Amino acid sequence: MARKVGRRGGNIVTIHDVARHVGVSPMTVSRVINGEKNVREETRAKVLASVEALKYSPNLAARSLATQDQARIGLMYSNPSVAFLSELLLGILEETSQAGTQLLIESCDGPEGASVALERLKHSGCDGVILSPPLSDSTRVAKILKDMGMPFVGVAAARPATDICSVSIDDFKAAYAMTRRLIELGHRTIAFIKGHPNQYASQLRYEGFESTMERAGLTVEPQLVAQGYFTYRSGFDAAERLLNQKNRPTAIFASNDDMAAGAVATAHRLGLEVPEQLTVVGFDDTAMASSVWPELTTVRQPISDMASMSVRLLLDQIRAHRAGRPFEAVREVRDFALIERQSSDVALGTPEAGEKDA
Amino acid sequence: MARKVGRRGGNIVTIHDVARHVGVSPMTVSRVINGEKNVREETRAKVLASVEALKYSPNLAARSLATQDQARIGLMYSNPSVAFLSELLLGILEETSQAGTQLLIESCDGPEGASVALERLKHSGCDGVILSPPLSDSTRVAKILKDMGMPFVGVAAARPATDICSVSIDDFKAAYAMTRRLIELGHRTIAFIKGHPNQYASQLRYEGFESTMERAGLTVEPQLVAQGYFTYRSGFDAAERLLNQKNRPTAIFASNDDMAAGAVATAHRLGLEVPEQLTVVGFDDTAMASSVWPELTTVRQPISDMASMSVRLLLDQIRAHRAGRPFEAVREVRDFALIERQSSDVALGTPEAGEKDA
DNA sequence: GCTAGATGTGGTAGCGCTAACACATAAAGA
DNA sequence: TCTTTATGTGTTAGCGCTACCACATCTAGC
Repeated sequence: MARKVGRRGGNIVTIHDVARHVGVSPMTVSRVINGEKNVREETRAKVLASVEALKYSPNLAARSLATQDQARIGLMYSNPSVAFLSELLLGILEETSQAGTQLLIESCDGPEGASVALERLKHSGCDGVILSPPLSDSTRVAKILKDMGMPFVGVAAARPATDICSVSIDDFKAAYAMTRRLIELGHRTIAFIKGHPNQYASQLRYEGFESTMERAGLTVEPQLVAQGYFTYRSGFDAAERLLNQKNRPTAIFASNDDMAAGAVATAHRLGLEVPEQLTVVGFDDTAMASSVWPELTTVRQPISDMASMSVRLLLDQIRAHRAGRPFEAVREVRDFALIERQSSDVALGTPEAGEKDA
Repeated sequence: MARKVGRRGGNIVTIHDVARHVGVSPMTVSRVINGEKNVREETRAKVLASVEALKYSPNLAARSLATQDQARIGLMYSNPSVAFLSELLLGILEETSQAGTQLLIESCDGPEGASVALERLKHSGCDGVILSPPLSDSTRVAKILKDMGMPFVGVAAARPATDICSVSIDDFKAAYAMTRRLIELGHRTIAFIKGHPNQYASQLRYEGFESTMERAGLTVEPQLVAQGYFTYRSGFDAAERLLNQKNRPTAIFASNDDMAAGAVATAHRLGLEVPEQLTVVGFDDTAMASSVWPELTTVRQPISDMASMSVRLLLDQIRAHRAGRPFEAVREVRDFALIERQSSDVALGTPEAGEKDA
């Protein structure tokens, strides 16, 4: 009774305080806060005004307890691309902190680590899982989760199965757009560094590149396509092969930023200026892209946006799951963006190429 | 009543279930779970066994509600070093998810952005703040927080004020250790790239370097010390200056990994092999260190460890603050580690240097 | 007029947990 | 012996919120 004072920094305004202030019942305040209809417009306005005046902010713990829809969601990641993970986390947190959802993190490194991690998550009372790439493309992991009856959403999956929830960008279209931009800049001899062959994204990005080239009437010479593994080192090595041949490309399109950065390093080593003598572009827009010099032109995935979206999707799914309602898989596709920085320029010998994009 | 079934995926084991199963009161179970003493060892064991058997896991919302010590803590970051932020987040989350604490994130970019961000945090009912660098070294921000009466902890502050809570490593000692290692490897002409002059860490790292050199009887030539700004580009440029002079160094110690990576790039451009012809080492052990090639030898800060520690410290402080108890500032200093990767080697012309460290 | 519904509002109970007390029993001190 | 103190356990109440039902009103429709 007397201990009501001094909690939350003296900020212990409850729904009852608001109710008393307005002269309605707590229940009505609750309704307004939760945006239910069946409240007179006039009452709603008064309550809202009071909420503002008293700086009331709902107690999430109490709400979770009462609604019983508290959820714990797990994030499973395996590829420790820190930059990606970081942005993912930011997006997830933004959403979970609003929803009062608890977040559990599990990394699973080994090939069979997924089932262990999943077991651990389940044991911690986890209600749903977010899969970051490349897990989001794993049919094996998807199957385990399904068998467990655990709701899940895949983020940034390259080729999400139709029957699972996912949020992603269109890798094909993105590669298409980037390639087209390179052609616009006057490049004709464009080399490509593929990503890790185990990941669908690699394939899609390559297909996007190939298809654009063909559509533009340009041939994709086999010796201008190198296999990479998404690592800096592999980009470094691939670029060496690409640049040490007779018909040297004027541009290199790497399937991710790390490889692009590696390619830039190789170019410098060989005495080529970027972008003056060679254009190098990447994919993902991770921290790497803007920390090296010259900063990389790349394709930006709206990672944090995708992350919040996937949390929302997952929570919906969990609610449906609890209520015994069926939930139809949603495949959200977000927009990517071309980010032009300093590593790209018009092709050598092109007097004046269009600077505007279409 | 009937709706007790089917929640939390059928996993709605409460403290009462455990109590019934053991044959004690719920209160006793609660005591065991919270590790209170005054429980007979025998009872404790039985309860623990039941918890395990029933796979009970406490409902955090209920606990927060009952204890009234639910807390919202804010993380303020300004320098968007994504890799650092990411690891920080991981550490913070590990702790907050266990404590049922809610996390709010605020970035403050502008110079005066801090007060705006703080205002926003306060308005969201935030009970305490974690300051990541360089905010953790800002006396201005510290003052605002103090005036607000808001508990806070600084992470990775280089020179934490004695009257504020902080968790950090000893930048001086770390730079000392790294320099000593370079000397052990036979290097005598060692160049240093300083960090941003606005940050205390820069100064301490330099002092650590300088003092070790002097103690080893080596002189620190002014032309072998270059000013950097913690960016890749600044490391790139600084290295160019350092390497293009008569007494070329055999090793470069950069104050962070980004600058070290920039220095490696410059070396390659000048046709120098790393580490064969030049040793380059960094500081921080961010993702950059292990993604470039060769991978960087660097000093590792246990960021995620520091982060969890700071959350614990902050929560203690918040509790004290609420209870009206005074709280004496704690300055935690964690251990760093020297990580030797491929970018460092024995100095040129050193036939065989000791491989063991002391 | 009088039953059906809408529509707005209040009362009650309880989500799962733990302070705070009460009350045993055991050990230590006078 | 009778306190005093420690130790182990149970009882009660309530954290802040919302589900659920009850009860008013107010419309329609016959």
